[in-house]
Amino acid sequence: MGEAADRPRNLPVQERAVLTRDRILQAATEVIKQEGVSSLTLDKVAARAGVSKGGFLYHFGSKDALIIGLLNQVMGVLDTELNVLADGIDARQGAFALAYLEYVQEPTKAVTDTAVSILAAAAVDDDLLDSTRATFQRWQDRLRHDDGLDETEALLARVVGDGLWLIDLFGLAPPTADERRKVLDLVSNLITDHGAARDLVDSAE
Amino acid sequence: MGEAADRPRNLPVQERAVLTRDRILQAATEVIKQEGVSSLTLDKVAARAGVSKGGFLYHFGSKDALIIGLLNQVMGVLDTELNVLADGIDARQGAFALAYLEYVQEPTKAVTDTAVSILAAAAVDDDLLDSTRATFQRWQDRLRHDDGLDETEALLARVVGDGLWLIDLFGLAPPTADERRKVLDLVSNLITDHGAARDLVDSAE
DNA sequence: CAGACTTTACCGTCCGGACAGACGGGTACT
DNA sequence: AGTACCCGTCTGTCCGGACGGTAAAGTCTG
Repeated sequence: MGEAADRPRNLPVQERAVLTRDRILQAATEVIKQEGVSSLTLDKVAARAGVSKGGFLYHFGSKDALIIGLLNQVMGVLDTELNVLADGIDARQGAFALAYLEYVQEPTKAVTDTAVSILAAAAVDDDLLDSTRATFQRWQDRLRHDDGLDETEALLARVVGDGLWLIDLFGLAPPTADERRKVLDLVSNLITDHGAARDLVDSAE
Repeated sequence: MGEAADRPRNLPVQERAVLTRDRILQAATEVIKQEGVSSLTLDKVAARAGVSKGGFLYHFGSKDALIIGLLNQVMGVLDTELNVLADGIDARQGAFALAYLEYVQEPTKAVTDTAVSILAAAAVDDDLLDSTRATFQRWQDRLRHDDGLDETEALLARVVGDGLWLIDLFGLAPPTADERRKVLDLVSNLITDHGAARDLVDSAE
C-alpha cells in the first residue's frame, strides 16, 4: 500500500507541508535513536514532531510508508556522499571503489545512527527493503562496469565496505579504528596495484 | 526479566520437557521463515508447536527469552560447524580464517534461513544481541591471536566473510555464486601467500 | 504425595488506522 | 472589493482487536 507517499509533492506553493514532512522524518529518527525501534509508534512520532496523529497520517499513509521514507532518506544521503567522495578522488580507475572504502573509514554520524532503521524495516516486512536493495544494486553495477576495475577486485571492495558497515551497525565485535584502517589500506592497495591482485587471482586457477 | 530461561535446565530425568522446548524453537523458526518476523507471536508459535500458550510460557518466560533462545541456537550451530571445518583444514596457519571463508561459500541452509531472526532480535531490543556479540568477539579473538596470521589479514578474512553473509541475509544485491567464489579465492590466496599481503601492506607505509 | 509439566480462561494495554470536521489561504465570480 | 467556495493541511477522538502476560487449576509420573 501507500507507494505514492514519497515524492516531494508537486506543490512549491505551500512549503509548510514539506517542512512538516521533514519534521516527522526527523522525529522518527530521534525516537528510534533514543528509545529503540520497538517503541516507534505513530503517536510518539506525531507528538515529537509537534503534529497530531491525523496530521501524521496525512503525510504518511501508514507506518510502513514512514519506514520507507526513513530508508529512502538515509540511502539518499549515503548515495550523494558517496558520489561527492568519488568525484574528489583522482584515480584513473576504481574511483568509486576507493570512495566506497574511504567512506567506510569514517562514515557520517547521521547516517550510521539512522541506519538502524533498516532493521526496523526488515523486521516489519521484507518488502520494505526493496528500494534499498535497488540502491545497492546500482552501486554494485557501477562498481562492476563503470569503474574500470577488475570485477573481482570491485566486488572485494564492496564486500569489505559493506561488511565493515554492517558489523558496525550491529556492533558485532567491531574492529578498532586502527585495525579498520589497516584492512582498508590493504584492500585499497590491492585495487590500486593491479598487478598484485592479478597475480593472486591467476595463481588460483 | 527472564534471563534464566536459557540454560538447558538441570533435569536429565524428564526428557519430554527438553523436547517440547526444541519443538517450540523449531516452530518459531518456521513461523519466521514462512510469515516473517512481524507475525512471530506467542499464540502462533505455541499453536504450531502443538502446545498451549501457557505451556509455551513455561519454557520461555517471555518473548524476548524466545528470541534469545533462537539466537543462541543458530550461533551454536554456526560455531560448531565452523570448528569442524577448521579442524578439517590442513594448514600451518590461518586454518580458522580459511574455514571462515569456506563456510561463507556455501553456508548451511538451516543456518542462513534461521539467521534472519537476528533481525527480529535487533529490532525488538538491542540488548538481545549481547550473546551473539560475545560469539563474534570470540571468533575475532581466535582469528587475531590463535590462528598464526597477520592481524590485518585475519581481520580481512572476517570482514569479507561477515560482509558476504550479511549481504545475503538482507538480500542487498548479493553477488552470483561465481563472483562470490572468485572473491573468496582472492582473499584465501592473499592469506595463504603471506608474501603478497606483506608487500601490499608495506607499500602503504 | 511431590513436583515437573501443561491447560484453560482471562485481562489490560497498546496501537494502527478511520473519520468527521476545523482552519485558512487562494481563486473565481459578481 | 467583497463574497462564496474549494481544497490542501491538520486536529482530536474513537474503535476494534491483537498481543504479551498472569493465575489457578489440573495431569501425569515416579
